[in-house]
Amino acid sequence: MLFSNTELRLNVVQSVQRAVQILRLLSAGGPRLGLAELADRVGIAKPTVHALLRTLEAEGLVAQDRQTGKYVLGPGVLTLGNAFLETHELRMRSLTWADLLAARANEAVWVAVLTGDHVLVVHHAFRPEGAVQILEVGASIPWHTCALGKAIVAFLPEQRQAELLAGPLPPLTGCSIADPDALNDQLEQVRSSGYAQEDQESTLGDAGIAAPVFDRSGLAGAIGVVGPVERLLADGQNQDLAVKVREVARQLSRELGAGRAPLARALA
Amino acid sequence: MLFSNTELRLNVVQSVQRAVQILRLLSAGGPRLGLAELADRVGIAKPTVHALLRTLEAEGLVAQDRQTGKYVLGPGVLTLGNAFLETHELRMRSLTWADLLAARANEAVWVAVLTGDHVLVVHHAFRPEGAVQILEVGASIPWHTCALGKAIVAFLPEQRQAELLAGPLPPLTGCSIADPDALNDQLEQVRSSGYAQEDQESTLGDAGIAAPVFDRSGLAGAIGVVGPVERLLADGQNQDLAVKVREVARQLSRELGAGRAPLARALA
DNA sequence: AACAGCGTTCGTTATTGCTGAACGAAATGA
DNA sequence: TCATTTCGTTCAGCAATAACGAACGCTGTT
Repeated sequence: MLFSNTELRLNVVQSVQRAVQILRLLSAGGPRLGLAELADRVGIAKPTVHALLRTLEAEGLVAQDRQTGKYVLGPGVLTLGNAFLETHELRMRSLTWADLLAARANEAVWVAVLTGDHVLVVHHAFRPEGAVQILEVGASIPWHTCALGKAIVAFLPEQRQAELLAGPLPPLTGCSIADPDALNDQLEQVRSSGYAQEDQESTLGDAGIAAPVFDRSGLAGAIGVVGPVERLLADGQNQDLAVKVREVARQLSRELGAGRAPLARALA
Repeated sequence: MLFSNTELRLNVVQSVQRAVQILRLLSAGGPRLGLAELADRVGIAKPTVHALLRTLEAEGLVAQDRQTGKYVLGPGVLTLGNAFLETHELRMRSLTWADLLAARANEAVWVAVLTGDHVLVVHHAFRPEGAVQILEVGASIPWHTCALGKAIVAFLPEQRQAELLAGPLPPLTGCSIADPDALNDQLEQVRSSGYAQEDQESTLGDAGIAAPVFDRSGLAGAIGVVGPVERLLADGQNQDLAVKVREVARQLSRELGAGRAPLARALA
């Protein structure tokens, strides 16, 4: 076969692309995947997949169950993920600010970046007087169902925004907003107020308030509080939290080397 | 050039191997790395590295600073790392047992697996009445400086043990044990007592007590408590904790499908 | 203003990775 | 119990693919 897919071909390395594709399939996981099923799903020959898996296994990114022969992600990917966190500038600089905000607001604080059409949580500061809380670092949430996502997308280039608004907007709860126009209105409001809000759009009972963070090259991510609706969106409390979030986001941005008034510049 | 390196060649995919090598370099991180330096360090031509980086970037595993052109790990690796945790059977099954042990012992609990000569923490249950604690999931510790590592290595095949004892044993603190013979004695003691102990060998002030965990195919990892020396290694408390740790490890092993007396079988 | 360093692009070469066919082992069905 | 299918794995040949040297435009420095 010459050109199975007629997309224009970028100068990328095919085998690496395929290797990553395999890692993605394994990360979807479900039940453990066998070689034959993997080969079938990626649509390439069995021996090819085998060679790729052997390579990934030798590097520790994939592990094989010696009993069943099935393949799973290996410990190496966790090491890489951790290294990502430790080299992530936004995350490292946000640590102290997140703690500060968590103390001031007495709520859990999340820091996130945009990857594709999802928001990735890169830091989670626990609520000071909270009970058992599970760590959400690494969690991935559709941008349109959380305050962090809206805070970021609102300051993206217009073209990017249009793409994201045109993309699929699957609802997660009954409160999720799936209408592009309604979302666009919210983004407009985020730009004028400087913060975004979420009301149980990703998890019933939980709300969020977030503001964008900038660095020297522009938009970097977002920071915000997450917690029960009753606490976050009560009248008065609402505005008070928004001010605190926006304030910390601005200071964090300055530490990251953002110019003055990056917010206005991003809109230019 | 024909054979730059005379090692025997396995049937692995070269470009994938190189791509992972690049990811590893980026994870070492330090200051952000440029293309030229990367090419120099891996010893391959600049355009080759460039193509690999472009591919990894398109997949989100690498990101490029648009200002400086330097390369960093991308968010994709965090997503993979998280997927690893969520598909890791030992981890998933250990969640409830770890909580139970944390409650019984009133100490933080770690679950770990062996990767190369390091121990990788795959789960961390906080100490119930603890104050601010940082999450150690993803942390990597030399096997010979922690109870978890000794608990695992003690039940490895003899050949593997010999290799690890022969390898470099860098001391992390003044209490670290760098002598192979002394370590071998400790391993022998672990095998007879069923648990391993650490006294400030990785961090001054911290101690650990751990026991091995088995699944249907043999050794799977280890579980144990970590905390201040004064609390863990006080006379009496010491023995009491060891019993609790061993007990939970045994029950977790059974849930993972280990046969009866896997401990004895591992020694056969 | 000249330089040195960077990240990037291009086109050629043969090295490298891909594939179909075949193998033994294990799981499945009769 | 044996026949049958399905699995993971190995092999060797072909050609597509990835690697490279040379050259480009750019930025920051000397």
